[in-house]
Amino acid sequence: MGQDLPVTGYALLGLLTFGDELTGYELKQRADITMRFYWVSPAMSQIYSELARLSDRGLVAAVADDSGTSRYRITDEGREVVREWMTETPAGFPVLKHPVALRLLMGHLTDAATTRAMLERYVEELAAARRDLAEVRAGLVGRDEPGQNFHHPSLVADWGLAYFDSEARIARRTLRRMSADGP
Amino acid sequence: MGQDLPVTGYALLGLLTFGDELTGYELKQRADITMRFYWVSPAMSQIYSELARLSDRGLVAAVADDSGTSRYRITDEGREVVREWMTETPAGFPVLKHPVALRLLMGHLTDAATTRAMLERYVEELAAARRDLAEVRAGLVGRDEPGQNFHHPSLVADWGLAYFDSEARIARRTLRRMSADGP
DNA sequence: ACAGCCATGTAACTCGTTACATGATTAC
DNA sequence: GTAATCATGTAACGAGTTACATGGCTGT
Repeated sequence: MGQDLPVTGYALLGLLTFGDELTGYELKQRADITMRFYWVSPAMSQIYSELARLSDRGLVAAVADDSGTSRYRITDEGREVVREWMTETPAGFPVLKHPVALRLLMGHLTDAATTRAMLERYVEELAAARRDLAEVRAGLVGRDEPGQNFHHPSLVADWGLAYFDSEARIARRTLRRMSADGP
Repeated sequence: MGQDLPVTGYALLGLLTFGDELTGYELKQRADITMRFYWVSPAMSQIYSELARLSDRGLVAAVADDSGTSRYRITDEGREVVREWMTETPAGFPVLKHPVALRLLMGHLTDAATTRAMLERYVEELAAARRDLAEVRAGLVGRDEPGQNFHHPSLVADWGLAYFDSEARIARRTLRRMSADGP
């Protein structure tokens, strides 16, 4: 039953549990607007190869629509496999690849202006990411109440917004601590 | 000059700029106590193969100590390559792989108790990670002032502590929002 | 007609992991 | 003496990326 899949495989299955039958292309778009904030946005090629694996194992079924395009739908077994994964295996601790923190660690190798510029740029990028996510969140309004289809996605989106706010606060605080020192 | 390296390569070079000559083994230990919080802890085998590449390119030099063990020291060229990387290339936005958020997204596939247990466990793991990092941070006290060797590492450690605190706050808030609903 | 999006895939490659193997030194 | 730690590597493999290739359909 519960053969292991790469987490990205479960993630794709998860995206297919919100009611729609999606093409590989559409799946990529969904991943780009939501999953990328707290997981990754897989490359197109990976989506297709992962879909092939899921299909091999009977976890998704491809149905050709009128125009001949393959639309993927999660099967009962697929639903069961995701459920089992969620209940039987621990989630694991987040992995963060934070190039800003990594470079800050080596701040002694450059001048303070370079580090400050990096942090300021990060604050701007955070603001842009926050705007994108806020837009996604706004699109869920009206379908985000407990019991509704997008309740959990809205919890996740709010998590992401709070995370971005926190990062911006921390980056600004670090900037203040740096300018307390010399140039 | 500035051939590209995997970021982990630059990270290892960075760890070698704090004054010591380190063995591969020691490098792994340093990575485990600090880098793992905001980058990754590379496997031993990767550290050795990465050191081989850095050595090939003349960015580190191996010197055999009295017992015959290889200790690695960053070269002037290595120092220059890191500096160039930091000043000439953008840091890039952090990549987060957050299995807790990913599973929360699919909360509709399990019962609320499972999701709550996951969040509670995450809060505990955050507390443990925070304790570990606080210990590291405490070890820097006295060498963490501006201009001192571990000023930047201490800024990064404080960043990490604030991040863990923020995550714990967000997870607890999510738990409250969930228990506002039914069981 | 041409640009841009929709749609799907293959091939080559890199990063990074786990498993395996080996042996020296240190602590109890 | 024997367990743990120090130390270094090889081999097999998997996930995921970029580059490349193809072709239909849609709007202007």
